[in-house]
Amino acid sequence: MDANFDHLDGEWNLLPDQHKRTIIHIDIDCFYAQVEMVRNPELRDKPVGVKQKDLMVTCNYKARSLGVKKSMWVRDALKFLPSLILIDGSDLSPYRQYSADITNLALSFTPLVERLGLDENFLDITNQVHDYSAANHKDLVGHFYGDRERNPMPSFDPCACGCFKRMVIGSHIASKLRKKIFESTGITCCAGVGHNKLLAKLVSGYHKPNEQTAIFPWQVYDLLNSLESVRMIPGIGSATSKILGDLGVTSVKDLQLVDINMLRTKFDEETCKKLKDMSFGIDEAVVRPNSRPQSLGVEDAVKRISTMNEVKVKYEELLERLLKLVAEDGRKPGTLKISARKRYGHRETKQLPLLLSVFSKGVNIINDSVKSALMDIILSTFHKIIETSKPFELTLLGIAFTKFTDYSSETTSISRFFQKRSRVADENMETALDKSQKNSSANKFLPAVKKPRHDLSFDSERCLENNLIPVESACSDVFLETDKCEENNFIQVESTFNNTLSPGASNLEKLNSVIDKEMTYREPSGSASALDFQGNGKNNCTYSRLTEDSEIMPDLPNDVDSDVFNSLPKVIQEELLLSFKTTSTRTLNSTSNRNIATNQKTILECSAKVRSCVESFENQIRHDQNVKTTEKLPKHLRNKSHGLDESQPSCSYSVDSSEMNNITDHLTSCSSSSSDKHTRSRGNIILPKDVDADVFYALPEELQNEILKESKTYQPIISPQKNQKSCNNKKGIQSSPLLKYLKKL
DNA sequence: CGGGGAATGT
DNA sequence: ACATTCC
Ligand SMILES: Nc1ccn([C@H]2C[C@H](O)[C@@H](COP(=O)(O)OP(=O)(O)OP(=O)(O)O)O2)c(=O)n1
Ligand SMILES: [Mn+2]
Repeated sequence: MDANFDHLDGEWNLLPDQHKRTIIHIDIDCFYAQVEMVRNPELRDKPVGVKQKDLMVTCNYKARSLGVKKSMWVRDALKFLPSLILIDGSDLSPYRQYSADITNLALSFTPLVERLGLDENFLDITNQVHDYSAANHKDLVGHFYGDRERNPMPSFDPCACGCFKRMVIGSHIASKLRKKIFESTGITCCAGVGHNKLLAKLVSGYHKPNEQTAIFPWQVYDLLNSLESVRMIPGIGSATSKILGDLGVTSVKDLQLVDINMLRTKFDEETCKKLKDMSFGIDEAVVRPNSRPQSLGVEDAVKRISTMNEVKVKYEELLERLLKLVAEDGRKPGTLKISARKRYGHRETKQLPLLLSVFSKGVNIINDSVKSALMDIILSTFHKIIETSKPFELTLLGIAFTKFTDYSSETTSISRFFQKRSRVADENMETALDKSQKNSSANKFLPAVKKPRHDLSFDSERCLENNLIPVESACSDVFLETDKCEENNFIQVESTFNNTLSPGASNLEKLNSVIDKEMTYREPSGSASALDFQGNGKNNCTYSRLTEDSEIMPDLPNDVDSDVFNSLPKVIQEELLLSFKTTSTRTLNSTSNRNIATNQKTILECSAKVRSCVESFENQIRHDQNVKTTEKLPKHLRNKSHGLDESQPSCSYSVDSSEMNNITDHLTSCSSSSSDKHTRSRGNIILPKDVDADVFYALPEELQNEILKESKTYQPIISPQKNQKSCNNKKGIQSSPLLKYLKKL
């Protein structure tokens, strides 16, 4: 293995990540402003800005064409353009809705979707492109980096590893995605296609708005060299760029050339490596599918609040908004965090555990007593962070729910406590409601502290994630039209997914289990019953009651004593049932056609662009060698050397010359767009947007509650980031948060 | 006249 | 609980 590695070492340095992946980055055009235009078409041809308090956070392209800039003060913007129409965007709810819709559309292409803020998504479509291994290179859709300078499209693949065609296919998929987003939501966006996240993101804004750009690997050197500030590299923020500036590093070129030992005086080893890599366009960070939000919060900056009555009114308003958000989300929050900012001071927060019984009826049925209980908690907590006996002056109030019950977690805290029932409630079980209402008898099972999950090695976990994703839900409307699906293999994969929108999810099984007990559920045809059920509201499923209403006796895990279980209050039983993990076996539908019919094609010509690529690689070699002198063995090299054992050589100087399949346009009229939300609230039940209201209200109440518990704003994929770090902070050197964005695994 | 919000690391 | 970073 070592010998094998040594043999490939040079080649590896030449092609650090082989540009084997295909990544799409999408970025919505002037997001908030465009949402407002979609909601009110009268604004379409007028200059529109969206403000939050006195700041205009963004404006549409009409306004920009007239000279208005993002992030202007409202006063300045209006002075500059009196006809500017300003809309208040302080409540992000509509933007969250469109954001979730768009992420869900991306998820219909691949489960590997990573959100960044509300208006950006990364998609790793490597698998999809791979299953589509033929392309006609003349068919690139949209722009490619360099076409501004009228660089010609190459007449053949200068790299010959196949990346050329992957980018072309990626441009088709990006186009398909953008079209789907537009037809479904009316929203336009830009897209970038590259072989890593950095490049995809860098080029996505190259042609704006409503355009897309791909970058070929041999243009990377030009692209990075064209960046005049290191701040243009995502992940290098103001703090990092200030430090770099002190070292005399301003441009990306500076960063390429700076002695890495200079960087080492300011950054830890990992960060140095990543910085250097980024400067050459190397970025091995994987697309991390998002879990559902780990926190939901609302806040409001105010001119001045100085009386308790004002505080109460403001928190009530915030709570009202937050409860709607949580209702749409469907999960029960485990903690409440309240925050306040004193004038001339910084933000202070206090976080406290929340008794689940606050939401005993679920998060979708909120009555006044629930609200007042929460208000009591909020205000009593507020008193602890603000000296209310003295005069006070506040400029911001906020509340947030966090630590949602995570049904997909291997063992939730409450279930763990139940299993170790020798070790029941103790002093740290005191909860918010206990303190607030002096009602300590009710619930002793709610954990005050949630222990971290067991340590999977991060590598293997990452590996697991990527094994879970193949094809399946991916690109259905793009690729299922091809005849590829007839040659699919079927692979059994043990899945820990717990995702209602994902076929085979255990929550779905649980739901189906309930249905099986009480209802007859008949799926009309085909496979994706989960998707149909809550997806488009177009399912023809039929439901019919059974004649008897026999009680449901759920299957309990083996380590749970059923007598003890039955002795528990019903509320607790329900909590426990939700917490028991069910592992399902999924059938993944994978086209494993990895045989690339290749015609050998030697590269004889070498354009100027290719030469610049070589120059770039030479610099990379230098910097890699520098790094290696003081490093044992970089993690990514170890991983790659392992990967090499079972995959093709990194660069095989061969090209697939078969013709590209046609990608036809069959856009199934798409799921509920964001427009029909206001019709889905009856009484005090707020229906999640992905649940068909008519079907929902035809169901028995218990089943309704099940659905409410399971529904989601957008599909959850993977558990949140874990703490895999680290004890080797030798010196007093910065381990910048940059690492979060540069992290490979 | 410095929004509103989420993730991550210490 | 706070500090940074991103949008
Ligand atoms: N500091 C920031 C940056 C952005 N946003 C919000 C407003 C934007 O509408 C949205 C997306 O940010 P972008 O940077 O992508 O800006 P736009 O989408 O508005 O414009 P563009 O067309 O340039 O992408 O996020 C924000 O609230 N605060
Ligand atoms: Mn945008």
